[in-house]
Parts: sequence; structure tokens; C-alpha cells
Amino acid sequence: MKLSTRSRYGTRMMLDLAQHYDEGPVQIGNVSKRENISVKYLEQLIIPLKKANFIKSIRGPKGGHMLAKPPEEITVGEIVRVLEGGINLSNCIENPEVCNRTTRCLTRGVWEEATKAMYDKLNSVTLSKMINDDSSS
Amino acid sequence: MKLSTRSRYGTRMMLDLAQHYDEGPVQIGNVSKRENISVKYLEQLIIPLKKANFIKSIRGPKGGHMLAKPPEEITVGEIVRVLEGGINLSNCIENPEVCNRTTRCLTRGVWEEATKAMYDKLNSVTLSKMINDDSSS
DNA sequence: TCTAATCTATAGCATTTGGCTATAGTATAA
DNA sequence: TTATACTATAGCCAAATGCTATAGATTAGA
Repeated sequence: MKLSTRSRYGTRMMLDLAQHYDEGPVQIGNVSKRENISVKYLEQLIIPLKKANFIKSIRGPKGGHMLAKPPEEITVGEIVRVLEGGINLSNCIENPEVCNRTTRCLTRGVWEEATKAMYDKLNSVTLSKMINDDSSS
Repeated sequence: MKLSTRSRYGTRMMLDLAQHYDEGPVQIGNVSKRENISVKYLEQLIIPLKKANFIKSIRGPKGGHMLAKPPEEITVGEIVRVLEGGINLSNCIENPEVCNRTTRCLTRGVWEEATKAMYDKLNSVTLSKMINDDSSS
């Protein structure tokens, strides 16, 4: 019942980009140093985030990555949804055949509701909110 | 980001026991047949549930297992907490050294809040509620 | 035009975790 | 005393995770 490092590292990267928003493109190597995450791993996380239109990239020398929209318009929930494999606590929703007759549906609803509660919370937090709420910066 | 089968199977077993509450001890073999879960796997799940005082067992022939308290006093959240390994989306709470300086604490709070939101929901659902809410029974 | 600095894509692998099975018991009602 | 239950621990296979490596494509600037 852990979030994958994809989500957690990806969120940290997005937060790093948010902190350097308006400073032009940020090189992935710099994010790597600051966040202590391998360049190659970050590169993998960038791909889906670009496809989801959260990051835009500029190629060539002096290129780099930056948020595709302002930090107040990106929520943690969106980032997690993009990076995490599935978004449900159980997969009996997509695959009803894993249920047996006796307690079918009895447990399903709870897992759905709990998943929703979690994402509702994550959706309520934007990158700018995270930065502003930080008391140590 | 899936719940383990321990939690899901364990919840189904508890639900099964709840449905046969007041019928005397339930043999693990019967739960196994009804829920289509291996006896040996169920036996493993019973141990922690007994330690947490959610199940009591009677040995010998005609023995079996039963809920240690009424279904309305047991919540899904309690069951999941007992059966799931960790209860947090991230383990940077217990192990602060996995955090790096730059974004320390910035992300931690979100994971904590989302975890709490999920458990708040699970804690609000009792076994009896699940049975009564079922429209197909 | 060339090239260094960057981003892109895919494959692969080592470790961990999850999910389950097997073995060897212990306890007890009939 | 024995069949029917429950208890405890070890081990194994498969899948997922977390990361690394290799090869290549793009492009601003000299």
C-alpha cells in the first residue's frame, strides 16, 4: 500500500520545476543534482508528463524542461494519476471475473470510495500550494 | 497503488463470518469454498486478525472461527490496517533519511493527508453496513 | 555545416514484494 | 485415541518495482 517512487519522484521533479518556473528551461541534470534522482530515471518520468501536457521541453544546447502551465494549475492528483500504473485500490472494477458470487459488489464499493477519497485530497493540492505551505523555505 | 490481496481477501472472510454471525463457529474450509480462497492462505490471515481481537477460534471437531464482536463494531479500516503491511503511502515518515534537503517535507504532508483521507473513509464503513447496503442480497 | 548539448526510445536486469503452497506440528471434543 | 480442527514457519514462483545501459534523434550556436 505504498505509492511508487515514480509518483513520488515525479512529484518532486514537478515541484522542482515549479520552484524554477519563470527562469527558463531547466536542465534535467540540475534537477537530478538537487533532488538526488538519476538522470535516466527522471528522463523516463518526463515522457508521460509531457504527453499529459504538464511539461514542455526545449531541445538543443541551453534547452531543458519547464512546466507547461503555471504551478497553481497543476495538482498532485494529476501527477500521480499520470505516473502511477493503475488508479484503483482493487482491479475488480475492470475485471469483474475476479469476484466470486457470494460477496460480489459487497467489497467493491468500499475500495472505490476509499480510492476516491484519496484522489479528492490529492486533487485539492496544487504545486503552488505545496510551495507556499512550506514553512522551512 | 493496489491494495494487497491480504486486505481484500481478509475483508471478504470477515464479511463471510459476519454473514454467519450467530450461527456458531464457522469452519475455515467453508469460507474457503464460498469465497474461493485457499484454506492455507486464509489460515495465515486469521492469525493477525485473532491477535487484533477481531476473530476468536474454537478448536477441535465442530470448532471453527467467528467474529469476536458484532459486525457493527468492526470497520473495514481496522481490518485493512491489521492485514496491510504499512499504512502509509510513503515511508519517508518513518525514515526521514530518504528525503533530500531541497524538497523535504514539501511532499510528505500530501502523502500523509491522502493516506488519512483514505482511512477516514474505510473507518466509516462497518461490516454490518456493508451487508445492509448490498442491494443484491 | 558541424558538433556538443540536450532530449527520446527501448531493452534489460537485479531486487523486492506479493501470493500462495508445503511441511510439521499442537490442541481438543467426541 | 483419533479425527477434525487450528497454529507456526519455511520456502518458492511470478510479477512488479526501481533503476541502468545502449543507441539514437534533434537542434542552437560556433
